[in-house]
Amino acid sequence: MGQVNLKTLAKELNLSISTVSKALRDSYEIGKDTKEKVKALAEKLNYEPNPFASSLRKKSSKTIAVIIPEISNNFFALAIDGIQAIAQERGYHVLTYLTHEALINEISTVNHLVNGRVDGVLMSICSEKGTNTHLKLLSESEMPIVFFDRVSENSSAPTVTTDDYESGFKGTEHLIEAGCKKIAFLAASKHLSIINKRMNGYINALEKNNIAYDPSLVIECSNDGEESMKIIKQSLQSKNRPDGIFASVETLAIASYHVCSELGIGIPADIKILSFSNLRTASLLAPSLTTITQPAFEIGKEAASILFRHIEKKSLVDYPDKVVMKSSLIARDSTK
Amino acid sequence: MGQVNLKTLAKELNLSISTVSKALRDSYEIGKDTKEKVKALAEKLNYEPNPFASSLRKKSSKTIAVIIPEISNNFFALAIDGIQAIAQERGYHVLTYLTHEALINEISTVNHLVNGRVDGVLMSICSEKGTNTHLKLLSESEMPIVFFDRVSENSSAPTVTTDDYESGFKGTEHLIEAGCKKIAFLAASKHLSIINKRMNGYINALEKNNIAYDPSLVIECSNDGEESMKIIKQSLQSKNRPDGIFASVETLAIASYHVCSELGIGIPADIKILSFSNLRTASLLAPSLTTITQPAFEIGKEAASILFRHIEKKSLVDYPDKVVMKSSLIARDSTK
DNA sequence: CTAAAATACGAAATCGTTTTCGAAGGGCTT
DNA sequence: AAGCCCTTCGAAAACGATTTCGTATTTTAG
Repeated sequence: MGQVNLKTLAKELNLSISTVSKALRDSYEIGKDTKEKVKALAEKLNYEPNPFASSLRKKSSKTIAVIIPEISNNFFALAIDGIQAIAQERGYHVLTYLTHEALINEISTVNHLVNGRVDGVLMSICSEKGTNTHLKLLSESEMPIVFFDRVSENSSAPTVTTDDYESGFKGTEHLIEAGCKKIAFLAASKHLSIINKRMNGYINALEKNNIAYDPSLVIECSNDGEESMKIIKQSLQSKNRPDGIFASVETLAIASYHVCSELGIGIPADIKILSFSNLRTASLLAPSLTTITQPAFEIGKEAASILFRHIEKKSLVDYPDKVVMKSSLIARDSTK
Repeated sequence: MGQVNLKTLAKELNLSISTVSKALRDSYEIGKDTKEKVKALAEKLNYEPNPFASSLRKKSSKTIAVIIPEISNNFFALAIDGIQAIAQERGYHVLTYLTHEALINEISTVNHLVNGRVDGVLMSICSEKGTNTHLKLLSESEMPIVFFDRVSENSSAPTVTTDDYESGFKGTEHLIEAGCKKIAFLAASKHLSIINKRMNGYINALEKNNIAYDPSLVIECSNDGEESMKIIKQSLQSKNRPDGIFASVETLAIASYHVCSELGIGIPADIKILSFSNLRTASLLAPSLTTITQPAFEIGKEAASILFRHIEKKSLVDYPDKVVMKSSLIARDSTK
């Protein structure tokens, strides 16, 4: 509409468009007095450069994309918070896309981003298995990309993860120390490397403690909460009922709590539960939940920082491209 | 880089740029054969139109902004989920901005958006009191804007809220019925209309039930969790200790739980607690928390739908601009 | 005092797409 | 055969900011 642009300013000041543009960007070509006049008027008229014209010309959008499976999950919410903190600091805008764990959404989102809409991508891949051609395409298009938490296996892109293997190991030993003999591992998806790493930690911890690894205790659940509850219920009603549960993601711990409550199974008396989780209410649950908590906010910040280094083509020599952060095990009543 | 654009396609096909452009947009001016050839090549080369060139030319960005106080809060996370659902359906992109309850962030964000970067804005205002000039500026710039949940009082823009007064009333009566005589109202901020509406419901419910309204029981808390806990602690240690708590937002309920646990105050034996909340774990808390739950996902969807109607200038006659949705009170053990 | 250089500004191309307008050619009518 | 319309396409002007390059004026050097 009556948007104020360079032409407006130029006309008002009897200057050329180029002079105004340069004055605003503090070019050495422009005299001090002129600069001041231009800036004063720009301020007064609340001039904001048209972002599309700038982006088109400069071939950079000052915008990044965040692609995540879901947002109603405290881990991702905190990660976004961290990403935003860094982005805002640098004057970048953040586009958010949700895949809802569906590959088709991930693919279409990625394909829409290769046209330069964003300067870089932060991503946590979805759990659905399938082709990775869209990710390769993105990498080949020279688009800076950083994976966090749920990383793509066969990609050379930078990653920010947590010590999933170690956490899986430690968590399992914690359950063993609490007296568990038959520990079920609730897997969110067998296609995610982080889940597999956690599971490998689980398996190795069992072996180290001379407990036979029983594959039937590794239970692959669903994205759907109802569905997962059914699966967990089945396991808890079987004669091979576990006396410990290691939930690889938060939702499965919540589902387990519900199932136990429904079946009248006591936590931690009859079964002990431990979970990867960023729940703020973990300590308030009945019973309070032992968690392995990832530094979600810091993961977001770190991933964003790495991305910006790539975007701004800083010398990347000194910086590692594969950052591994530490999760912390917080023992509570559910494994007492 | 080696980005494929209209020129590339045109050269390859020995056609003009305009023909290619029109062919891709299925213009009647272009012959069937030509269209097919163009589309085939575009598909093959994975052509995606440059969004900035399009936006610049068409003066529309197919992008909306969501401005919220925080994201690590299940209400807002769910609302964004709903917003994304509608936006994705329509091929819109979503920029997210967090104000962290600080007016200065809200102002700078809004000011950066008047330049056409987005076609519309969805907003939940921050709790800090101050001038509203930035909101007026936005409205006057003819930018479509819809407020949800935390609405701006003196704005004629469309809003999507919940029945806050009624919920405040009902929640208070629920506590009274549970036997409470001295109900504290924990206010997140006295500058937000939704909080005031909830509080008015609280006050009127007290009056209707012949309980004197005691202003000292209306406790204004902080954005900072630690700070809020201190304030709540003070109240619970006073001789005027309440026997019921109505938390106007989720975080204050959590803080209350922590304080009660610390002070050894039994819920619901010594004090009953009820809270506005979208916590998924409300039923798993010790004790399970009675909540007034807002339809966050639907609020997001509704707000986005209204925004798109405004953006696309559909006839708005039939549609209400002030939508009020219903929250539901879910009684659990904390008020038993 | 002249030549060179520094200073301050403007004209115009450019980014890639959309859209208006004009034009060429074929088929139709009368 | 002349006039008209219809189909199909291309040239060119936008959109607004950036940037290269040229130019006019002033300053400095020699």
